[in-house]
Amino acid sequence: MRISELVQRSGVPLATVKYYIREGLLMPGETTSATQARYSEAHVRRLNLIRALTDVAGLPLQKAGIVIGLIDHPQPNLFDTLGKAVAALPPYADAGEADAPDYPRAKAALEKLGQVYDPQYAAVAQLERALAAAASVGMAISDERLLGYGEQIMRITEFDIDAVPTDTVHDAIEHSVLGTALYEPIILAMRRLAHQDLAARRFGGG
Amino acid sequence: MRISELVQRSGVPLATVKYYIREGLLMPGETTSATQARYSEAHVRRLNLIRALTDVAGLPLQKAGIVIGLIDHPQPNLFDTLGKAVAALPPYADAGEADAPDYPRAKAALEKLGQVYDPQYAAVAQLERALAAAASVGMAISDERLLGYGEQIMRITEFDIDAVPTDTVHDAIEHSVLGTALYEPIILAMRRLAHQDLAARRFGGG
DNA sequence: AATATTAGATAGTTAATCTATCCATCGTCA
DNA sequence: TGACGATGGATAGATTAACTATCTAATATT
Repeated sequence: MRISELVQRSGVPLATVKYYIREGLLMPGETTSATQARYSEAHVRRLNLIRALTDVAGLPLQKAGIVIGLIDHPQPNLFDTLGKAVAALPPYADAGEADAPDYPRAKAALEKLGQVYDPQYAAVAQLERALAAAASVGMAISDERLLGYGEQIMRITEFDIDAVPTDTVHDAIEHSVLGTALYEPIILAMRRLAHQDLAARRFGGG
Repeated sequence: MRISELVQRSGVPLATVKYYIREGLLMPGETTSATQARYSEAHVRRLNLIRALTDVAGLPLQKAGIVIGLIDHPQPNLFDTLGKAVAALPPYADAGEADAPDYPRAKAALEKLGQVYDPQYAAVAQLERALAAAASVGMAISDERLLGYGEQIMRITEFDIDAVPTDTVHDAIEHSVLGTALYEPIILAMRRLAHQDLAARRFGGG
C-alpha cells in the first residue's frame, strides 16, 4: 500500500508517520522510486504498537523505541531482554539512587515472599521507589498486605507464563515483552473497577 | 520553618517549590511579613506527595493537582471522589471514544466477572482502551485469562478495602484516593518481579 | 499533458516542567 | 544600628518531547 493508505488505515497523521520513520520507530517503506515507497501490514501493526505503548502503556516515544528495538533485535536470552524492557517502563529509577543503592524495602519484601530475583533487575529499584513513595506520604504498606498482594500477583503471573508460546525463542520474547507492558493497563483498570464493585457491595450505594 | 529549610528537607529545588506554589499544587506558607513566610510539616508531606504522584505514579503535574484537590476538597461521597481521581490517572481516555462509546469489550468482561459498575466510571473506558490496544497488536487477552486476572484482582482489592479507615469520611476518601494511585506502581513492580521469579523456576536460569 | 501524490529535508509549533534573575523588603547578627 | 544575606513575588528564559507544516523535485495517475 502507499503511504496515504497507511495513514488512513492506522489513523496516524502523515506528518507523524514520517516523524516516526525519522526517529527509527517505524521501518521505512520499500522504496520503488525516488518518490514512492510501498508499505505493508507490518507497518500498520507497528503503528498500532507505537500508539499502544505511548497512549495506553504511557511510555515516552524514546522508551517505546527501546521496547520495539528489543522485539526487532532481542538479546540472546529471555532474561536479558525482559530486563532491558522492564527498565524502559515507568517508574524510571534512573536518578536518585545514591540514597539507598541496596534497596532495603524491596529486598525485605522479596525475601519474605521467598522470591528469586536479580538485584540488578530494574524492577527491584522500581519496587523500592514505589514502597518509599507510599511511605513518604504516610501510606506505608503493611507486611501483611504486601504478602497478600504477592500471593495473588504470583497467581496472575502464572497465567502470563502459561500463555508464553514455546515454539521459537523470538516468539517467546516478543510475547513476554509485549505482555509485560500491554497487560499492565488492563490489570490497573480492573483493579480500579474492582474497587468500585467491592466498595458498592460493602458500603452500599453511598 | 523557612523556605530554605523546606527546600532542604524535601530535596525539591527552591525555584521548583515556588513554581508549585504558583501552580496551586503546594499551599503558600503563612506569611509573617512582606518577605517571610512560615512552612510546616504539612508542606513537606505535600511535596513528597507531589513527587510521588509525578515521579512514581507518573502523573503529569496538572493531573496530580486534580488528585491533590480531591484530597483537600473531596466530593460529598466516596464514589464521586474516587471517580474523579481515577479519571486523572492514565491511560487517559479523553479522546477517541467516538468509535465505541459503548465499551463492548469492557462490558462483556465485567459481566462475565459479575461485577457491579457504573458505565460512566472512567475505568470502564480505560479497560476498553487497554483491551483494544492489546488486541490491535495481536495480543488479545483470552476470556479464561481475563477471568483469572479478575479473580485474583478481586482478592487484592479486598486487602485494599479492608485497610480503608472508617473513622471519618475524609480519612476514608484520602486513603482510597492515595491507595488507588500509589499502590499501583507497587503492584506493577511486583508483577515484573514475579515474572522473573516464575520464569527462572520454570525455564531455569536461561 | 495535466493533476495529484510522494519522499526527503527542514523549519516551526505547542505544551509541560522547570530554572534563573531581579528587586524591594525584611530579619539577623555583629 | 547598620550591613548583609535570605525571602516573596514577579517575570523571563530554558529545555525537552512530540509533533505539524512547508517546500521541492520527482514520479504516478488519468
